[in-house]
Amino acid sequence: MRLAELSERSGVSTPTIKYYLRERLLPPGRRITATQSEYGEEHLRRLRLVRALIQVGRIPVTTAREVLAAIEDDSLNHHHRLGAAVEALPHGPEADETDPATAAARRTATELLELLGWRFNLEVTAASRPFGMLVAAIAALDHLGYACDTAHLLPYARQAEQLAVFDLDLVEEFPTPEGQVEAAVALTVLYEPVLLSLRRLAEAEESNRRFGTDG
Amino acid sequence: MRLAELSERSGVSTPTIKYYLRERLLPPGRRITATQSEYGEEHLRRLRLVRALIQVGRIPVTTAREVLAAIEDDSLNHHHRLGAAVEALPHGPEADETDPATAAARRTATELLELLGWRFNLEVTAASRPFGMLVAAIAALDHLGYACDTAHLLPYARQAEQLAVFDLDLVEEFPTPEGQVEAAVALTVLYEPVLLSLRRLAEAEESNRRFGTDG
DNA sequence: CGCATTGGAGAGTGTCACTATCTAAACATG
DNA sequence: CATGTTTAGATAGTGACACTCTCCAATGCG
Repeated sequence: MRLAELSERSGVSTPTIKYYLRERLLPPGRRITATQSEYGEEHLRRLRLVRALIQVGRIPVTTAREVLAAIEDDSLNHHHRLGAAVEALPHGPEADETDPATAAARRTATELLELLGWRFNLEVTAASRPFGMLVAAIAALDHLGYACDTAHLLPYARQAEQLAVFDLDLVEEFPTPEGQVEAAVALTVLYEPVLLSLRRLAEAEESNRRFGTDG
Repeated sequence: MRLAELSERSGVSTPTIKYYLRERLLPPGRRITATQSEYGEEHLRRLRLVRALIQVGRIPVTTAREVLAAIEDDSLNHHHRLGAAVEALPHGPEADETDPATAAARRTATELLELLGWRFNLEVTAASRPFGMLVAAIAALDHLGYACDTAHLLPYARQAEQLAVFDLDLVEEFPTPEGQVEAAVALTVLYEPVLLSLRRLAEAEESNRRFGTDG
């Protein structure tokens, strides 16, 4: 298929596809002549993944390129490819290391991991970007005067453990390693809005249950 | 306190505070003279909330203004103020209504709400922005070929129910209605990065448990 | 033959969260 | 009272980002 058909079947405009090609989010097609290339189903699939990551997952273009590169990195195994891809995802602003609240938050987060027994590699985890994201969020809550200690966090973390089991069960349904890694990234990113919207809906439901009938 | 002190105690630069004043994210101070105003502790508190919403919660400035207005809207009660504030939060791109996948996603989401028994007001819920966010995310997963039916979603939704109970328990610890509404918004927004980072950490842990030792 | 499409590249657009610069008034210090 | 700093208020500029536009020459297609 050529550019116009790729555009039509994906719903992405041709200038945008050209932009993605330029940014190397999409591999170049097979060159037919000096002015034409042939694209296959794998281009369509990749394009849809790129779109979903950028539009639904809100991932910056340069970051998406790194995530996709990690998915395809043949020098890494299964588990490490997924780790590299997740590490490349956006994680919000870095924690302010000069702030004492950050140091306290880091202690709280470390204590939480110990309580959970997530210690497959505590040094690696504590240097990871999701851990930094957690530290920054705890510090922000602390700044606002909302207590956020391990007692508050533990139930959330237990829920997260359950979610991870669901996620990995889904991933293991895919037969090939490539399919599993791609699925892991796609499901990590695309289930985030699912989870957040369900939480907001559940909060509305619970709020109505508790406060709803009083006016 | 005056501008310089507000800046120092909040860690926000004076030009940025002026910008927030201009954008009405922060109420004006009490005018002392033609060129000076006095700010109180409530300004400091509000400023920290604004910062947390924008920097940690990644909420656009104009959206933050609407959220804050909803918190303070005296014409609404407790529950509806929270609803209005959550409704004002960003929810990602709208679902493409011309896409048949969107219609299918909407059916799936509606069926899910029925299964859950979240039917305090199904028409209202189905028109809400979190519901639209859920529909868009399901449609995106469908586009990528990842099955996302009620069987897959139900465990996530059950987890979300649990989370909402924790959240509302936390909210009810605050004594005043104003404090509760502000806490509900702050906790809704600021626990999102907590939840997402914990999920990513839990996935890394679970991935290691399943695939980690094979190389 | 003539019109549309393509690959490629550079420049332009719109949004967003600041950030810089200015002015006149007023405070702070010696 | 002189001098330097701070302030409110307003306008304009910045840098990042995700496109989007425009152009060109070569090619495909009817």
